[in-house]
Amino acid sequence: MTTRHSERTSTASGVVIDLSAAIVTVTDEEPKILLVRPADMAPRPGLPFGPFDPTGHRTLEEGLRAWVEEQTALHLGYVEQLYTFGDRFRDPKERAGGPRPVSVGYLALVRQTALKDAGDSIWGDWYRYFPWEDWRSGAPTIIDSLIAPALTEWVDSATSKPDRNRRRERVNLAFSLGGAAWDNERVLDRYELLYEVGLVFEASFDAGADPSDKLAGTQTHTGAALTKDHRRILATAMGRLRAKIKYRPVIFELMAPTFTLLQLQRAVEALSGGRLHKQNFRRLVAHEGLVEPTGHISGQTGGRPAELFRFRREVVHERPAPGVRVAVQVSKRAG
Amino acid sequence: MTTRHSERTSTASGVVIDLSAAIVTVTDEEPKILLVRPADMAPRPGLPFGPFDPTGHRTLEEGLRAWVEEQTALHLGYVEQLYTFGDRFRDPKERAGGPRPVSVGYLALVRQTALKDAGDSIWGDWYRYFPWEDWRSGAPTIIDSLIAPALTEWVDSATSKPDRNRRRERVNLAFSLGGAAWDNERVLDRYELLYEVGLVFEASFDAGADPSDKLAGTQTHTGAALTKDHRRILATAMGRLRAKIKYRPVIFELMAPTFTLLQLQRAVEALSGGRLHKQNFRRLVAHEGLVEPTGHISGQTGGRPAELFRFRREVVHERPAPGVRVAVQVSKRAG
DNA sequence: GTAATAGTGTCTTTCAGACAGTATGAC
DNA sequence: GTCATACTGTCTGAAAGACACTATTAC
Repeated sequence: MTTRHSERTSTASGVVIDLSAAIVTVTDEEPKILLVRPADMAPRPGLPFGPFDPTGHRTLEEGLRAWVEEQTALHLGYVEQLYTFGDRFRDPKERAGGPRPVSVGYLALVRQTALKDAGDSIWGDWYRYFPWEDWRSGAPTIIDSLIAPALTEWVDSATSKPDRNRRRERVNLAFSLGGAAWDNERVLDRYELLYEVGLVFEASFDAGADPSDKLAGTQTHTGAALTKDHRRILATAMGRLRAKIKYRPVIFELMAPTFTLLQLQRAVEALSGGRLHKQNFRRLVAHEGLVEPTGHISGQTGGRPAELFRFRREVVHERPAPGVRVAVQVSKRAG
Repeated sequence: MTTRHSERTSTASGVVIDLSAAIVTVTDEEPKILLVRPADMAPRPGLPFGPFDPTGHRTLEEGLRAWVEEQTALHLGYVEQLYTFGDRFRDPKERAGGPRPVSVGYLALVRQTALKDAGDSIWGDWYRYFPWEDWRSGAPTIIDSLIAPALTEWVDSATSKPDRNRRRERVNLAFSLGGAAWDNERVLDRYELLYEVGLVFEASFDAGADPSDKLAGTQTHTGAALTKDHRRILATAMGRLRAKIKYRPVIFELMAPTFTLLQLQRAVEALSGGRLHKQNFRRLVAHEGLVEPTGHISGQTGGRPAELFRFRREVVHERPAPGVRVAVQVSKRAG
């Protein structure tokens, strides 16, 4: 290895950059992710992505906004760069001699919108792809029935004792099987663990085991698969978003201009994957100054009408890290 | 604009990817950043960076580790991807017809090490490049003497009232001039604001005003400049690291295997840019279970000998977000 | 002794978590 | 009336911030 700076133009020849977007919204108390059926008729849907055009795009983010708005007629509000994915063979086409595909992943938030049906875009429920992440109705059954036994077996099947300990530590950290509290931000850790253990479809597909897609959805796999490494990108987005709502008021990017406190709580719960304590939630958003009353009353709620609130923009000047810092309950149901 | 997925190989032709590293250590209570003098004899130092080799490197991070270890003989412990930088003209060579340079930036932490002198690498004090970020001895004088007046003038010079309000809001958020508390994580916000206002050398250089570098270090510019956009990458690294030490035990990546509590405190202070309350710091690291006593006593301390501690690895299983969550004092000196 | 750092104890305030109870609508 | 949701008040314990004090070294 004698590579030096001066040689880099030659080594970079087989690389292409694209920009992929995890576009998230919340409708009817469910978090949704925008998915497209790729042009080449791949069997599984994927995140929208497009080329980075170095001549037309002044910045990476500008490039992302441009082709997303063009393809989906969606105007992106909040956009944040997530991570750059460049693992070998992240796109199976690379095996057939294609260039190394590097993708800069973005997280974007949009308000509930009627999606133009022109393209092949659909809003997918993100827990369809991560059923083990939704604890709103208690512990997901798939963990007890499928994931935990498989992980235990994986730990026990390690050949050496230090190896077994490392595996156990990883399992305990990711899935809290050792009695620790569930950490709703470790979405990527959990996905990567399931990938390594072979519990997600993409793992066997990437290994070349079953290119005909037959195994997708069988009981040996958990959650629905996306094309290429897009489920990994989505996992990154989920983890980042779950972390971010705790210290930045990004949740309001997903809300209508006015909303009831319960609507706000349900949106946070949908993203966080757990229940919040209602009274404390109300106190928190009021006390932190995140919202202010509009004086208007909501329509039908199923009970007593609720007051409508709006986001208080001034909060970003008053508090160093304004967000919804309420503890997420993942074991029992809360009112 | 009719770009579609299928055309991306053609649009990506003029792009090269490199990997840049903000390699941080703390020695003698000062945070340091590894800098190299580029091979093409550019007048300003920069972060080490190297090409991404799509044929040789299985992952981006593996590529980074490989050439860093090769070039600097440093073994990187903690490595974290930061951000991908792709703004047009981020490398001035692009103006002369060069390809669009996209750089994936990494943050790496290494223990205090005797750096092999083989290359042209040096450890630079990172506050030399960000003098307004060091509040350990009280408010930096450069803010009162230079930055605050210039920012005020910039706010007042806006042509429309809404524009003036937007500028004031940005200044208040970044530099807390409106009475808010200083947020030590907003390193990038502050650098980008200074860049836009023209208070850092790179701004005038990038605009083509003074390619002969003569203005570097004059009183109209704040802090020392780095080559290309490397100061922006460093700002991203500083902000991320300051945030991270609060909820992950990354500080121990920079410490010797055993250390006194004051050494640990000084390291945190060096990175955070402020003072910590000594007694509370001790209580925190003990109470959170971050450290455990070794039973051994340190040597020369200048006073009573101190007990040596070590990092308690088990803490990552016990607490959801173990880190040094002590409030950083930026106004007055603390014991 | 002084100077400097190490380490303990405790008071106060803030705030998160939990629970009890009242208010107002639909039916 | 019941049921469902909206909203208020209060208790408790954890933890952060601040302060006072003692301990052990070098000089």
